[in-house]
Amino acid sequence: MSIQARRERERAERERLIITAARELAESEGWDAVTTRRLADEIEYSQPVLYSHFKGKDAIMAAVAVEGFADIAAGLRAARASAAGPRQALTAVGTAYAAFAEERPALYDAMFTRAVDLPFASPEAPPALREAFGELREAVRPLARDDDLETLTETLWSGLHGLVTLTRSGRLRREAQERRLALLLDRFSR
Amino acid sequence: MSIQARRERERAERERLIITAARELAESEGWDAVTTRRLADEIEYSQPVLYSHFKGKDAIMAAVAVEGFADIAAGLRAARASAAGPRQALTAVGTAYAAFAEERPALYDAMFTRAVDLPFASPEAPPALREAFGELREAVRPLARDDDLETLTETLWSGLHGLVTLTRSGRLRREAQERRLALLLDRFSR
DNA sequence: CAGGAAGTCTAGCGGCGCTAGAATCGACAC
DNA sequence: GTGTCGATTCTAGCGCCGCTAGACTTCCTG
Repeated sequence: MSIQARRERERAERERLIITAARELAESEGWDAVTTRRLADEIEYSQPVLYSHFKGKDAIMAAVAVEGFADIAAGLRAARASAAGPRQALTAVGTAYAAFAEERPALYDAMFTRAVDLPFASPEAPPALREAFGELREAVRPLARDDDLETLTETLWSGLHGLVTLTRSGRLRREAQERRLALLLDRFSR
Repeated sequence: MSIQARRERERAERERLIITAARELAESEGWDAVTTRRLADEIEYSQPVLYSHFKGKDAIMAAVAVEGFADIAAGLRAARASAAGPRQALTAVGTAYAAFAEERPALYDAMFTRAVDLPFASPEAPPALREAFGELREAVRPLARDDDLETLTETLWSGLHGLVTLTRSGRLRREAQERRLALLLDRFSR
């Protein structure tokens, strides 16, 4: 049984190696540079090995995205925890969200604009994703008044997502991003 | 001089043919189906002809996007014109925006999530795009109060864009889209 | 130490965006 | 009418992509 255990352990390590290599390559050169050949080279195995771990390139991106959900959840939790009051919490969480998107654009893309074969608005969604959304929801809760909390949170999320994607693709004036963020959060704080 | 005129006319017609074929193919089968080979087949010319009109596939998508700007601008203008008061105008314009994205997803993608080699937030942006944004701005103007109009409009746009993209990629509960839209517009109407 | 399953690799398929150079077309001079 | 020559269009192919069949190697097991 021990031999099989070692094999499974090594296999799991290699799977992490693949995910890490994909994430690093995407973050340093963009997702277009993440090809199966390049990735195989990076992990020092041949291409077909990738397919023994993942169904295809999309599944690798999805795995990277799941890692990202944990990262952003941690960031949002820290931001909310360090805030003094409800309005400060919303500001902190919104700012942290925008900062995450700004600092880790490739990861953000995998999570929110590319990989689509992941369940989202459902109980089967990755726990880390549910937790990240939960942080947003808890930040919104004290300011929700009589609006439906879930819907209001989704709407705020949309606003944040729109801000970061349109800005990063050069469709909005970058220099006004802070003011837009402040404006958006203000509209959800009353 | 007349022969050359005819040639230029025919050339312009063929260029329109390419753009139309690309748009129709994208709308019916998605942008992944729009390959240069398929497009060449569709217009009954060989592949290199495409490159005598456009620098590459991205430029074709950009041309399709520019057509889309005119479409959405017309839609937003009609919506705003038919509204009774300022708040109704904002609702009408926001609803028209979401409807456009819903009904013409491929076109919307080309305009707002894919082709990036177009100038946006600048005087060199395509006139139709500036007009579309202008419609949003005029709908926002009466409700702007002391906020900077341009920035507020960009923020509303972000909200709309986030709503439609997250919903269409399955990241938000589709059945709550109307309520989210109402909520967003409400937050910009006070 | 032989047999065989598990694991990995080599090689290749069909398709992509794009382009060099051959072939064809068509307006003009004679 | 016909030959010339520039403009136009096509054929063919490059290097890359995601993905996979089947050969080969490795290593546990009896």
